Amino acid sequence: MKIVVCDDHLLLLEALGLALSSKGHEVVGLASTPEEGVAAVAEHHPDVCLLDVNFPDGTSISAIHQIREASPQTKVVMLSAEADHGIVGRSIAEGAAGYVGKEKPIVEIVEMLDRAVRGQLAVEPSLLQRALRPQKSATDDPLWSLQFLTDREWQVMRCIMDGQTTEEMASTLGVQRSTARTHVQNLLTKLGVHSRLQAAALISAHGTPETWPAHLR
Amino acid sequence: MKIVVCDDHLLLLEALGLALSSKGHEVVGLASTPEEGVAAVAEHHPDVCLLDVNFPDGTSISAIHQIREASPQTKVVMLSAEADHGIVGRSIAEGAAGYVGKEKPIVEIVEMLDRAVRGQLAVEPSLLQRALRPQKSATDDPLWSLQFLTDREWQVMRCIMDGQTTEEMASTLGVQRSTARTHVQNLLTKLGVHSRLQAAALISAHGTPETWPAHLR
DNA sequence: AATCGCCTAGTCCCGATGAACTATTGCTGC
DNA sequence: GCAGCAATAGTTCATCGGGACTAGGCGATT
Repeated sequence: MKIVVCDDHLLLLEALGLALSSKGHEVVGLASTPEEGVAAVAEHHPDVCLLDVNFPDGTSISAIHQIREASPQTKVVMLSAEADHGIVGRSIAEGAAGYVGKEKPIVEIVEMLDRAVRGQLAVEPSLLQRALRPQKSATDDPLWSLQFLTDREWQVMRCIMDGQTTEEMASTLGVQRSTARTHVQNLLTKLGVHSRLQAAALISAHGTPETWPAHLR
Repeated sequence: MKIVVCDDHLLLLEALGLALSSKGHEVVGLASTPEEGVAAVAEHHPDVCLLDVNFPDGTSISAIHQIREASPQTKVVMLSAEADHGIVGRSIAEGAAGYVGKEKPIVEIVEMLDRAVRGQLAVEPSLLQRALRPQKSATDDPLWSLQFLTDREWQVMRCIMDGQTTEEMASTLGVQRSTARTHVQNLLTKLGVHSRLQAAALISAHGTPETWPAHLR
């Protein structure tokens, strides 16, 4: 697995490089700025890029886009300190394939990278659960989920998990096919999956009763 | 909902007719033999036909085929006494859309008929669970499930519930796409559903840990 | 030995689905 | 009023998925 790591903490950067190498992976680039990171990805086209979310002024987010443009097959996995976990939802929405905390052991990080390259959403269940749960209370950090799924999208999710087709869904929701299609599309994008089935699998694997908005349960 | 009922117990037949009528459904035919039942279906093209499984010499099974041929949109729901529950799997495999026991209250039977016309598999969870569980022990009645799903099909089911596409499935199973397609096809037919998603919904709704063959859990 | 069931593999057809867009409406908060 | 967002609706295109088939090889049961 070819990997580029991009983080401004040089100590962590080098340590991660060594650790990943020792696990049998090929670390083809170590970058300390988003620019270097994007350049390294463009040059080496790695399988996955570990990218710090902590770069200032949203440069991490724009780096996601640049990386995906420069090397579409490269999966971007966000790397974050605990204090920054708030943007897990945002990261995925912007095109990241995964999100891991710096406090996690190397083995778990490698596992998440594996998931990412297999095309699966690579988010620790604990974070995913929280990200999936809509934040209704004003005291909750809205960045946590950005209302990860809207009410309508949760309803669409229900239809999907009932095995309904687009048409059935449209009639149960009382909208046009095209609208139902759009909702499904947005849903898939937000969950970072590529089929309704994967979306259903994701929710049934990580979902708890509390995952669902109370008024839709 | 237009209904034809076919059962050789005249008392039950008429009682069912009255009961269904009182529930607001249109009973367009009451038949006491498979022949009459098929004829009634051919004439009225009902939404659903309640058919006794207890007719001799497999005439119930052949009646399923005749009904589906004469009126493809008509759903066949098998009606059985407790002693005959053994062929629930067979019934579905032969094209029935559902299976209800005569001991059930009218409301449940109506609910199952509703499920059937909505295109869902109409089998009581308790029976379904037993039908889904492969019978490994020789003391179990083999007719119960007819090895409802084969080992390979359970593996395919796993892949489906993991959200894999046909191609991914083929590679994890080490076979050609076409083979994986065939397994999926057989699986859908056996479960009486029309999409992978519905199959996944079915198993996750009715499946228990014991539903899965021990060596594949 | 013959049959049956399972696994394997393939074909054709068509509708459903997912990707990638644009665009309008209406609500909400600034 | 204006910006942002959700919901609505639409288009085009390529691919996937499901239905309906056929068929060979292989092991087990009869």
